[in-house]
Amino acid sequence: MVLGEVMKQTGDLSLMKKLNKALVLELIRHESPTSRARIAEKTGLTKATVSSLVTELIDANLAYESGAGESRGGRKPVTLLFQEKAGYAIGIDLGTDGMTAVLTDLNGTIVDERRKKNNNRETLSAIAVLGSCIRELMDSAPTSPYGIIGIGIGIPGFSDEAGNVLFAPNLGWENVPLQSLLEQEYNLPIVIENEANVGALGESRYGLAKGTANLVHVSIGAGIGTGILLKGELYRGASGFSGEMGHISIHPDGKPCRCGNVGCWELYASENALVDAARKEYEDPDITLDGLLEKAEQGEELALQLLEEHARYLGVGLINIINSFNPELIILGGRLAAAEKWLSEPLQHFVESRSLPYPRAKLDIRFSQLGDRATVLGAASIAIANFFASPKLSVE
Amino acid sequence: MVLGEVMKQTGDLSLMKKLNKALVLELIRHESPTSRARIAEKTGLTKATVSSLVTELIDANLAYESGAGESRGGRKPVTLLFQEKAGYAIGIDLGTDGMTAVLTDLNGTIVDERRKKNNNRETLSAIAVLGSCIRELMDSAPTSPYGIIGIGIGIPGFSDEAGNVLFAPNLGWENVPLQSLLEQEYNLPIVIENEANVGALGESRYGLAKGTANLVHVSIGAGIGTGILLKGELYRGASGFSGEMGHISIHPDGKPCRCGNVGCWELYASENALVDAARKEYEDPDITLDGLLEKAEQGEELALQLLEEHARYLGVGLINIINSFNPELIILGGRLAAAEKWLSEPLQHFVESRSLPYPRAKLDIRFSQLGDRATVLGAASIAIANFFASPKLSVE
DNA sequence: CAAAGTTAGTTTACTCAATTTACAAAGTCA
DNA sequence: TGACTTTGTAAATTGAGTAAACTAACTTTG
Repeated sequence: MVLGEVMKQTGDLSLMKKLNKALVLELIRHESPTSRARIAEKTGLTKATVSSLVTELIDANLAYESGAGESRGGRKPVTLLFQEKAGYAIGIDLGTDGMTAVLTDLNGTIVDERRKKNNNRETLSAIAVLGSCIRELMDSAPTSPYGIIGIGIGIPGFSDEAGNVLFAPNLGWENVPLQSLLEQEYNLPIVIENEANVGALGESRYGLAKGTANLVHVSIGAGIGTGILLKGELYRGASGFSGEMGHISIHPDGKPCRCGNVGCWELYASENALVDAARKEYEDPDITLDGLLEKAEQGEELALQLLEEHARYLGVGLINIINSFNPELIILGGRLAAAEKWLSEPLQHFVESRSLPYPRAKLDIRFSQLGDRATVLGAASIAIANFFASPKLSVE
Repeated sequence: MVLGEVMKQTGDLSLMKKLNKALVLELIRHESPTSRARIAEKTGLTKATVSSLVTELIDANLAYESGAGESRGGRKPVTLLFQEKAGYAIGIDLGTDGMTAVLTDLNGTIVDERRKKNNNRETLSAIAVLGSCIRELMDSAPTSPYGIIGIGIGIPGFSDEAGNVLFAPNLGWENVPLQSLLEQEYNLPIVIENEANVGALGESRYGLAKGTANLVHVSIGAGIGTGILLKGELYRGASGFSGEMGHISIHPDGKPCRCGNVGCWELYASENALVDAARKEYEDPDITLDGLLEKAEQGEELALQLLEEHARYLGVGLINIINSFNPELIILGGRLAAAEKWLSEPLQHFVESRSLPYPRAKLDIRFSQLGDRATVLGAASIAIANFFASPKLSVE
């Protein structure tokens, strides 16, 4: 991107109104219940202006009045609430051997859900199942003024701005024009985004990161994916490939990685790395993560030792993230989040002993509590955010 | 930072005008020479609006008319130029054993310069010399409508939003309220910022990165500092300590670093690391970077080998940066930029062989051409940017 | 070389969204 | 009960941009 390539928005009256209306709607959405007077106070707009904007929002089915609130010493305010049932969004988590799809209202509350097993390495079959999920959820959605407002899809790979899946190694997909295929079929706004990015959004909007503007979401599964939220927005990098921090090298003479680099973090700190180590130590090629955690639960020394060792590898990479991004919050998600119990303490300890004191001061490291819901919720939230940003609403 | 903590700007007429006026001024500053008609075309504003805004800018001494331009088939346009002599900024590079200070016009063109040697580890002495630089440049500045509009200072350390130097290891400073000290003395807007950050700004505004919105500036000297520019803005992280990528660990069992971590990149890839290696190999404790480069110039095998080896260590860290940030451009600056001739090719080669193909596609790796000017120019540019962003100008 | 066509910039009337001011409605509190 | 507060609406005002017409100045063309 070159600065000045696109002319900045010029200011005119419609922009002004759009800004203020969005501001009022935001307060109704996020500081509910509220009232006209309170909105005027918080925004600095006059009561008259707020009144007129609220009227329009009510006419647009995005807000409604609900009786009288508590008096603050004078006339009781009229309670204003967000009309979260004015439309519905679909969020999908496309994995390698299955997918989860949810229908949410405009608050991101899950209304319906579908989970389907499928070998998604077969592109055509995956798209067919994707379609059936979408169709089913569309049919199950209650009737509403705006209907289905959009679909967000999280994928284990890279996509461009047009929603083409450029490269998804674990799916074996390359150059699949997923967005345009689905848009043609369903005539709805579709967004395709990397799953770790989508997870970061999910955590920041519905998880323990609620309201945090600068966070890194580390999703630990077969590999390690990272989603970066800066100033409340996804950071996508110059060409949409940011956040491959799983491929930060932590060992200049380490194992070769399929990415071309050597000593990549995910070779040491992913779920796969842990399970491989366990298989070796236990001399049992069939051991799984769950199996290992069970052994740890029973207090087996070797299992506990493996987990502690793993925390150290995780920490090495986290320190790199801390020193690079100085985030407020790091969220550890993915399947390995299930091992929080054994990883958390040694990890915190390791990070404290190794990182610079200043960047660490305001830092929090937490394990995801949304679990695999982070992805679907984040995906739906992109669709919702796009709906509210769309000119349809703002310009009338 | 928590989202929604501060109320967003509400839209009113003055905001509208501020936006449009800034837009017009930007075109006059950066697409000079231009004309009212051309600005109207580019911005989408009407000719009438542009005319009125231009009049105000001329009244404010920020633009002036200069005869007639080339006709495009009708009446000749009136040429509009930016009044870069309407005010002057001071930019300072505070090093460990000296400082450089420049006086620039509002275009960032250097008008006067001072270089002073001093042991800046002595805080009081440093501040005194800083003061004499400022005083001399203020006195040498031509009289102008706005006078000295501000001072930007690049420091080898961390500062907070209030301009307190929190920690500057190479200076040995801790908690020095530099900004308030200087503001009291000179009654001018002062900005304190990390030198690598400032260098990134300098490169992006006046160097080979002109117009690039996403870049990482790697400043290689005694240590390695990094400045990150995202979407045209400095990225400072949650608490102002972003970009300590010199302390990304590239070796989990490497040498211990004074930062508390082990195997930090700067232990292997800084100028100091190179010189140390050279001293060891040549068994000569007095060899310097310049000495080594001289040997390389004469084709000495050992020197060439040391540089090639060094390029490899540099590359390891650059790949981490590429995979984390996916920048459009990486600029290598600092003293080691003098070794471009020997580092460039092996470095490019190494990076190509080790990085993911997609993030690399749009990437450019270049050596700074501004040299040590990047810091002073970047520092001055912050003062200039703040001047144009200040409400004084916009609201009238 | 004069008439026709183009481009640059200004003037005037108009629009729209927010503000200011006034006020009615509906409470609380002593 | 009366004074004071708070909530919300209504009417007049303000200010910035738009649209359209106009003047000015230059180029092109028959």
